[in-house]
Amino acid sequence: MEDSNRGHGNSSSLQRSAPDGTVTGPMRTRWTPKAEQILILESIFNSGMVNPTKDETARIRRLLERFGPVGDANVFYWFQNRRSRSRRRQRQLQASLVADPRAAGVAQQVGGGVQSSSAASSSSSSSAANVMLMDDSAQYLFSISRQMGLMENTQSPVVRSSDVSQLHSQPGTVIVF
Amino acid sequence: MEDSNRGHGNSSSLQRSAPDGTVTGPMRTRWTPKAEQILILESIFNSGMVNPTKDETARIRRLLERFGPVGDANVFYWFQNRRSRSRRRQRQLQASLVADPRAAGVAQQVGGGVQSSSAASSSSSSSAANVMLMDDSAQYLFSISRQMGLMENTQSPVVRSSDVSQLHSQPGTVIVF
DNA sequence: ACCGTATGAATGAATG
DNA sequence: CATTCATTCATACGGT
Repeated sequence: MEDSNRGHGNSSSLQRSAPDGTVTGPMRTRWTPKAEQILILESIFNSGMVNPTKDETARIRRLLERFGPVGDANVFYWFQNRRSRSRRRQRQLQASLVADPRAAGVAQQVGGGVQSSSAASSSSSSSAANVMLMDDSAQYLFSISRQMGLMENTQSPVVRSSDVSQLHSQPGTVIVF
Repeated sequence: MEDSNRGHGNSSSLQRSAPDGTVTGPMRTRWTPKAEQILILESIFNSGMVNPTKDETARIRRLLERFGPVGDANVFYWFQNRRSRSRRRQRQLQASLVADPRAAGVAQQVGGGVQSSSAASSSSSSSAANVMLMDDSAQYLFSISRQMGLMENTQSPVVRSSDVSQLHSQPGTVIVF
């Protein structure tokens, strides 16, 4: 049971009266991730898992479901878009740096992660990170939110689950239970 | 020089104090295109190039830069929004016509171009028009502004660059130097 | 001063 | 993965 999969429409009380008054019907809602959900997604992404496999996606979805209806598709799309846009932003940033070398050192937020080159997890699979998807309480949000300084970037060496042997480099590396 | 890329905020003095007082961060100002920039964009759009490729976008940006700071992103967004809204307005118009057949004949301005169906330039590329992006003086603004009777629509047969062989149909066809 | 509209920006959802 | 479309959020601006 459970509709689990598939893109979820935030079905809650949604009604829509078109600006002119004509009833446009229930209309389709698109998933609007809750703040907590975004935090989680963002944290996972920054932790290095930029391209979750199918079942990882499912796990993530289950996690997110605690905070509101969500489908695998939503999670899938989210990562896809995140990757895409992250890459694009990075390109832009690079371009602007080349065009205008001054203004460097301000390694601020602009793009998220997605370490460009490094063979890391690039192509297909993903879980390059030592993430250990939990499936429990909601307290971790604290550690999560801490770990990404107010959304986007900033790596805090939290780590757990002992040492991951080959530390893979950049990404935040995080995680929990 | 100039940082060229990236969405430009019209800088000037901007500060932000959230309504409740908590500082929500500096927040970025949004690009407010100068009249001349709009003229150019509009003219290009009406000329049929409704969906510039990446490098076309860059060229356009460089053009616009003459009149004020602008980034590729701004140009990109501009065309996207323009296309989208043009299409939407057209749809609405159609709908209202269906709903209320009387009131026709007023084939006035409402949307810009983007001829819906026709295979024209639809799908991928774009430069369906015989536009020949220049990269020079600012006088052309005259011909441009003439060519679109007071913004939006109205095609004036200005053309240049001899004949483009296969005239492609609708759009204003314009252009300059 | 407020409010409504136009529109720049962001992002979820596809499609190739 | 790249592009594109649709929808929505945020705000600059004009009218009253």
